[in-house]
Amino acid sequence: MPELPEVQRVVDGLNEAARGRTIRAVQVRWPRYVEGVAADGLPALLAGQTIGTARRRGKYILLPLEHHGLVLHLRMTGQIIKRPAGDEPAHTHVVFELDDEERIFFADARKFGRMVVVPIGELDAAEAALPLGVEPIGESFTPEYLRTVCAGRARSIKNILMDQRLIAGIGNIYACEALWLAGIDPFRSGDRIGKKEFPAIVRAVREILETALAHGGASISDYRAVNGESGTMQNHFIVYGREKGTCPRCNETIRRLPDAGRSSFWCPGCQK
DNA sequence: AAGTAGTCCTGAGTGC
DNA sequence: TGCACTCAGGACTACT
Repeated sequence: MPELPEVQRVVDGLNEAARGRTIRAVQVRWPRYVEGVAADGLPALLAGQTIGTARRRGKYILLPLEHHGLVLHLRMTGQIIKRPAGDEPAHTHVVFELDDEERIFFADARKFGRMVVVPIGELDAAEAALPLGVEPIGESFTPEYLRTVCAGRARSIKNILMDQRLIAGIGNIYACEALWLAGIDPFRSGDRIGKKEFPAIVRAVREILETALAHGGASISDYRAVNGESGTMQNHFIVYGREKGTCPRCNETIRRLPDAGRSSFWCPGCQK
């Protein structure tokens, strides 16, 4: 499930593989993947357009073309892969044929992902309208900000970290890992986080995301970079997916419990 | 108004 | 081995 580091790598991969290329033809295999314009009109609409510079906002990918802009979300199992024509990934929903004889495949096994198409003049407005909070690796994500959004909230700190309207880009994996790093119990409610604990949480979130960016993201489930390579961050997880494993900090056994529908992994020994 | 349930999907996991 | 069943999970909508 791609989170901020994985989405960033897809954006970097798109810019390496597709920027400046021209879309020769478009195929739509699963029309509901496309929103904003009629899917059957997409080939005629996008053919001939040159691909601009992709950027990321939260877990969204914004891809400007000449006359239209794409707002993409990979959700859980989405992939954007560049390959030769004959090497098509499973569950491909949209194909861009490029002028270098390769293709960009937009694939998604669970069909949760979407490609929203807007006129290029509306792309910035569409981005601004995304219901997203601050970027967790940006200047705005400060201990003071986190303290403000936690104040008076009975929801768990982990749930708050994962709320895209408050902080954009953190999912289940990095919320679990960041809270382990900070030594904070993921089930503790936001309004019971002490003033001195916010800097540690903010520091941990930044550290875990920056480490993941440096490792090219984590490849679990279906995540791949645009060039098909895997990230290696999954090899550095301490708690996520490590139920019944041993905490390297205190030797307690890692546990898993659902919180608001999502599996929380944490160490009861040293996360208080 | 904040929080919960339902929805979309299908591969993977479980039980028999 | 295989079938039937359950479930995860990001973000959105519809309730309470």
